[in-house]
Amino acid sequence: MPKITAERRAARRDHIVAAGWRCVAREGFHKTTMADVINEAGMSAGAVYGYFRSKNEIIKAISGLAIGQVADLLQDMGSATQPVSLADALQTVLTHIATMADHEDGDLTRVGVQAWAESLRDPDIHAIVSERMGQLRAGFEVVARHAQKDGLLSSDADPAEVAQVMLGLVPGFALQRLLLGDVTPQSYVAGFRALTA
Amino acid sequence: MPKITAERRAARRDHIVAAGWRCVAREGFHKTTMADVINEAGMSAGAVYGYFRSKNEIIKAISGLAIGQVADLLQDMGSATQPVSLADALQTVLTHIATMADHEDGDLTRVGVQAWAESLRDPDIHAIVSERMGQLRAGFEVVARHAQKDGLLSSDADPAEVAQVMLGLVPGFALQRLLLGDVTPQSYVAGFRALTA
Amino acid sequence: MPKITAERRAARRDHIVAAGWRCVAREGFHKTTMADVINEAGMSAGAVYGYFRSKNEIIKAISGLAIGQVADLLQDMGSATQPVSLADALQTVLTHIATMADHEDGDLTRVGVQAWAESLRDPDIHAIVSERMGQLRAGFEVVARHAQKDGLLSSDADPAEVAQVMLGLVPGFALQRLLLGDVTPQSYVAGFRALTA
Amino acid sequence: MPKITAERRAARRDHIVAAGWRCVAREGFHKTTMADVINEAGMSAGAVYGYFRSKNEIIKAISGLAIGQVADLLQDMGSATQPVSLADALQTVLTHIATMADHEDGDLTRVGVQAWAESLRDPDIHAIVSERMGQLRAGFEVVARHAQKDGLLSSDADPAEVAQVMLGLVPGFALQRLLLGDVTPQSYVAGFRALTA
DNA sequence: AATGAATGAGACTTCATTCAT
DNA sequence: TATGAATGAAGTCTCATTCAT
Repeated sequence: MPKITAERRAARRDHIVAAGWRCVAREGFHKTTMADVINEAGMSAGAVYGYFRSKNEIIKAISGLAIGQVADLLQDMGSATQPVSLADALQTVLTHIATMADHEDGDLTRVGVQAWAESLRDPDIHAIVSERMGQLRAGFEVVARHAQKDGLLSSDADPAEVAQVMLGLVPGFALQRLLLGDVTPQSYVAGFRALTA
Repeated sequence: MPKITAERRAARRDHIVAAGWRCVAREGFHKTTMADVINEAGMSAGAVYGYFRSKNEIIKAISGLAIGQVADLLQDMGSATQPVSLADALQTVLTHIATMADHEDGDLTRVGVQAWAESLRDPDIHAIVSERMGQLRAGFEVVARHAQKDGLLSSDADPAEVAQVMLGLVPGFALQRLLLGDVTPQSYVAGFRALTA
Repeated sequence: MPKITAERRAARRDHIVAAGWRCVAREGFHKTTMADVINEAGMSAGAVYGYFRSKNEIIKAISGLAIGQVADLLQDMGSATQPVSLADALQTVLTHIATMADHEDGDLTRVGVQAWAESLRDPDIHAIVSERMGQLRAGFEVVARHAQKDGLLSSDADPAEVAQVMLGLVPGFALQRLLLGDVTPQSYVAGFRALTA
Repeated sequence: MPKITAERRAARRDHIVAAGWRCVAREGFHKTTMADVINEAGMSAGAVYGYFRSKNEIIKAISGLAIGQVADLLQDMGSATQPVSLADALQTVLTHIATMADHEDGDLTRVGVQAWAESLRDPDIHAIVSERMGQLRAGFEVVARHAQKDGLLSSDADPAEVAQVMLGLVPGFALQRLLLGDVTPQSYVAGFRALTA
């Protein structure tokens, strides 16, 4: 039998991950059974296991997807020609999170919370999640440095520490949105601007 | 054995919850089996089930404990006679979290993350967690109002929005501490002060 | 501590049996737990176990009670001075069964059915139930003999075989009452008279 | 393994039911464990649960089988061209019961008694058992009507009441056979004929 | 490659019985 | 004798994974 093309294989994997993520958004990693994923993907057990060695592999793929979405947002924000304030960067990130939350296949931020929890148990997921978080924080640090250069941030500030706080604002936004339900990018950024005015 | 006193009964429940929480800090809610908890508590299965109707009841108790610790920290901060800055309030909360993390029975913040994840699935835990988060946010709002009165915060600021941001900083601190490991109350508060200077 | 009097002991046992039988009428032998019985009796576990060595002992006592009620009904019917027809004997038995069914502590006929089922498993209960059934059948046989003497039954009839049939009518009455609900002593005896007319 | 055919699936279910019924004939519904059934069926736990959702589903299937055997016996007896007496109908039923009792896989009448007991607790089983009993009684009623037409039964008789009695004879036969052991279709029908002579 | 029935370890929970007080 | 908390074996059911077809 002819080997499947690499693209087709990748597409199949994505299909499975998407199915899994819909399940996880609903039920969490642990209440989601392989049968659920298999069902949601419309495939057979054997087929799914042809693309992923185990449930944990799927969890890892889903986790990477959920956390990775935000990571490269600020990648090239540092190289912008015009000044970018930290508030603007925050707004960009929160808006993107709001988009993820409204995804037609289910709220990706719910999956993100699952990934946090799972990362405390599974070293592989820990590696994925912490790498992504590190990337995002690095992005904020670059923005902070530029802002400092542009006079938008005190020259005394340690950009690394500022980046900790900026990154720190993100999970709190996602959580409040999910659990309290009354937070929007607008209200949150407004609060931030008021604080940093 | 005649009837057990209410205190003894409560102590026994606490004992079980503590045992469970040690397990959960290590393995998460779902990888923790009742056998683990029973073992850790040094009791028999039947005995444990005499105090909790199900594993889920224990999970709920653990969740309440983990999240509840921080909730009433800011309760009476509003009634302080001398001005309290938002940075001070934040420092108080973060310091407390650092204490929770160093608990001899295991890092309670790890359990908190589990509770977030679980609250997305279980309405009871959702109720517990969101109530506690709401309390903490209310505390920040009171502090913000006072700070505004004391001239420490712009009079244009909406205290509710500011409280969203203040509360929002907390999960991000706990997560970075757990996943990246390089964040301390000092560095975080320094970053916050630099931003709001 | 002074030993309890034999009467008091018997009364306590009866109390427990009555409690158990209420449970069994509701839930059957196996879904009835010792906790149920203990609760219903308003006693402590230890106390109940002071009167019965095991759950099975209680089941046996309840079974004997349920089946025994009917057994001695026909005892002295044979020695009656005036002729007794088989239909009359049947009516007597069925009426008594209807009384048992209306017992304020629960339908004893339900317990009887449980006892039949249990007697197929437990030799002790088998002994109790079959002895009682034998007694009742013996009663019918005596009545049959007398009826034969009185010309109410063909002289060709074998009283033992007739007694089999007469006894055979009884469980069918109880079952139809319980499961179909539309049988009364009156309708049943009417059918019997119509058949034997 | 590709998809199993519907027949094969049904055969597998029957296999499990037969295994279960052998266990139940020995031990009753409640002392029969799933492990017993699984063992007796020579399958794995998961396999059995692929065919039945729960132990109770198996109990229901077994109950239906045990009671159903007799139900349709009298179905077409009414449409017979030559007169059928009630005694003949009874004999047919009892003979069939004797056959069930001698089944190589265990005495089905024992299972029937279990089903009676269980029907008092479980509405589903109640529905199954009462429906089957109703069918059998309806069969007797048809026979009674024909017998009346043929002059074999008094024209005053109410066929419905007569059917109650005829059906009522059946459980009593099965029980006496099981518990006293000295009843045969011959002796029982002889007694019946003597009574109705 | 795909199928999906089968596997079986292991999870949660119950409950008859005991025994220290 | 009475109490009732504790015991722990045993029961039901799930589910990640495999493998014959």
